[in-house]
Amino acid sequence: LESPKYANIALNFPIDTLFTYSIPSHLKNSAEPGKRALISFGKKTVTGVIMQITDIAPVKNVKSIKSILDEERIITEELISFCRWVSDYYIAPIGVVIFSSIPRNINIRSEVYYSLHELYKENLNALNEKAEVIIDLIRILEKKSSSHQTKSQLEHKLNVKLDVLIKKLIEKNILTAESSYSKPTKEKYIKIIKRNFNPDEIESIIIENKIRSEKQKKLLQLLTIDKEIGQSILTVENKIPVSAINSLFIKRLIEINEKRFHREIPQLFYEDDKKIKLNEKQNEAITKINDALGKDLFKPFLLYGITGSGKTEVYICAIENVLRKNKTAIVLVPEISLTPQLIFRFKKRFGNSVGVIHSKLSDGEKLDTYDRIRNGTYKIIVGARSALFAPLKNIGMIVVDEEHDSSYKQENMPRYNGRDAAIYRAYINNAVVILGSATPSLESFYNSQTGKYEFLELPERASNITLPEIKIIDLLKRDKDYVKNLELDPEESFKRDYFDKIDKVRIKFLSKELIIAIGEKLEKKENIILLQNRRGYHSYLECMDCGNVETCSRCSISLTYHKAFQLLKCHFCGLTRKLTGICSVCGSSKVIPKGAGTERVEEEIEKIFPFAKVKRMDSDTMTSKGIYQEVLRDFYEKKIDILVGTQMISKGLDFPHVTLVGVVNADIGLLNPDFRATERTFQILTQVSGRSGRSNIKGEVFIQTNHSDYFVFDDVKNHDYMKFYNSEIKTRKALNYPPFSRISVIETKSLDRNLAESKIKEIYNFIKELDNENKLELLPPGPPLFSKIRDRFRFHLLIKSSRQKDPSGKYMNSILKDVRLYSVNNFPSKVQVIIDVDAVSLL
DNA sequence: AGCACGCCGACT
DNA sequence: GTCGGCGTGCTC
Repeated sequence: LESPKYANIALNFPIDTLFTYSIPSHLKNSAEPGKRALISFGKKTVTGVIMQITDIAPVKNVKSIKSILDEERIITEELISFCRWVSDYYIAPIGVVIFSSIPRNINIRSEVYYSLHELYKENLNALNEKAEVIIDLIRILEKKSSSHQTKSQLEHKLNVKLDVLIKKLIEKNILTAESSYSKPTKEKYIKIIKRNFNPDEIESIIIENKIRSEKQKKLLQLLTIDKEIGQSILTVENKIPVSAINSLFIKRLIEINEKRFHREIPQLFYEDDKKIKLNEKQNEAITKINDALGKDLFKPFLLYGITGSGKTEVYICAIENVLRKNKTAIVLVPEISLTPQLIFRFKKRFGNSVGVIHSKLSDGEKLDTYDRIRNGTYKIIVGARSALFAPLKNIGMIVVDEEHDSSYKQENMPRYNGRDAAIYRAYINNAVVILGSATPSLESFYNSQTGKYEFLELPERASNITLPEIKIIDLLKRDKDYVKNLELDPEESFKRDYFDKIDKVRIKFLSKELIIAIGEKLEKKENIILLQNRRGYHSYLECMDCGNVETCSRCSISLTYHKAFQLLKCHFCGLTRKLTGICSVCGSSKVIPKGAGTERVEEEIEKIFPFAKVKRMDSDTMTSKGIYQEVLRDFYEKKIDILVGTQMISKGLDFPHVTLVGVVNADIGLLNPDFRATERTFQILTQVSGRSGRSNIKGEVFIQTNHSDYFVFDDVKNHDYMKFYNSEIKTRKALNYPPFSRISVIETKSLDRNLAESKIKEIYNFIKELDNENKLELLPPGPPLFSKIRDRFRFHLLIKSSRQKDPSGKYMNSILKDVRLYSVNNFPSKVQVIIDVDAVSLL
């Protein structure tokens, strides 16, 4: 007699436990770990993922699985163990990790849909205002789409809770409720119309079958040319109705076949053919990587290659070898929509075996991409952070490009770091990892010095292009000294012209040196990138009478003025306010806008150089999938002269015609209370400088700052990573910061300020007591820089665990788990506790 | 995360 | 006396 089998199932809720369901006998053979199961959970029906099959049930009343949703395992054994590690290390519920690894909308869940009752008009008497608002909304929505609405859709639109009200309206026969399943994204099939007659005999066929319809004749005609045509091409492009197709099908003159259609985003960006010849250092790096690949053992590399040194070529050559060994590869990039050039080069080299994953894919595109990974079509996946969970089999290599980039850290649950987790996934696959960067993180560079990673270096730019010349401009000094001493060549009349304009607009944030340099490059028809790492027009509004800076009512940051919308906008919560010009505290009208954002820089540049084509690139203008690639292509083709943007223009772009990069304000972020502030400044300045001078014309860079005495500017100017590293690593060591320790942050968050504060103190004391060996270093809890976001008050606590006392980090991990358990069991739900392991953002 | 249950104040 | 607020606890 066989004992009944049970399945432990992970659900997409922030709960640590798995739930056990019995496996009905007809599903015995199909229920396996890694497959999705449809189950009823509480009142709802939801999709879960089977984690393991067991013989024992932990509770008496066990429900049974309704159905198994996958024929093949959707999550491999290897991915399950990877998810387990992520869940364990980053202290995130396993279900959340598992579900973040599969496309969201392929899952089924039951939903209640509401619609107006047939006789609702008769029951409308004596309604309160709130009810009328809902009924109006539903009426409008039903007219528009005729689809039924879920409660959460309605609540979202009206921004109120509706539980009770909806119940009442149902009792009164005004609304009807209907329960059904959400419809998951499905595979897409297209109909292929295939010729089923001899094309040479078309004339006689038309007569024999008595075909008089012009549309049918046209269709037959088209099929004499092509044997097969997609139905949508016929109906849309050739205006042949489906009825005509059906009539010919009945007459057996055509066949209709269904074919799986894979949705894919089109590649807009393209570039000229480059003759690529590897230099000696590149070959050396590739040889070392190939040696490691040959051993089929886990091996991490740090590829330190200056900007323009040809890191991508090294990745490509290494991956060619991976494919030769019949293995697969993942290539992580910081933000995928920002690297069309890298994708282009991979697609050109590897064709259809390259798949792309990122958050902006539609549900359909995502589903099709995952299917093609599972069926082995895609052997290389290029993508942002989440691509690390791609269900590739037999992974031979993981590349983390621009490994220093902070966007590898996910800032919501599960708060994993893609770069670090990549190391682990490679480890369990006996694969090679390449961390590549021109400005490696202190952590990674340190690891390459201690031998934890093998160090590879590309010290020169490909094809002997020299690094740009970098000038640091101190804005505080500039006005006084510069103009007086400048001698003007009467023939360089354009300079005079600019001076006039400069004096007229009295721009405070653009130095004359930079403006002149821009003018010179424009004359030569060369391209310019201007970095201003702040959106909007003015950064803040300050009252000259009382000193008040207009801030968001829900967050503790200043509001940014956006001229295009004529609004003050909060960059945290998106709240907007109309610009009144009157101080909200004292009523004074002496409100002075200060600080320039990208919008302002763009406008001033257009004023000074009205003939130049200027484009702004920031999250305000880059709203759609295609527009980013479009702008980059236009810039590449020199249809744009000057590109003004936030740090999204500093990453991985390769434009041969850019010979000038200007950093409008290098101090943004430099003074943040974060031990990585200097490191980030060095990285962003070096990265953006690297966009200049990528062809045989030498590039120039102007960096404007008010703090030219900071050592980081010297190191940027001299392209001296090593000097920067050596001075920064000393500070880290002295203060016991990473890489000498791990840092985790615990944050409490609540509408109730006192509650958040008292709970962070409680956690502090709780840890103090647990850590009786005094292995951890706790910084006193307090409010972070952004002490309020969306009306929620925040408090945080930094925990340092030194590598000496706790080499594996297990000690801190276990204490953090205790904190989580303690807070889940003892804290009211009004206060949220966030545990951020290896925190990147300390603000 | 939802959802139900249950305990308190403000209304007929 | 009830209606409706949200705080707490459970879901295999």
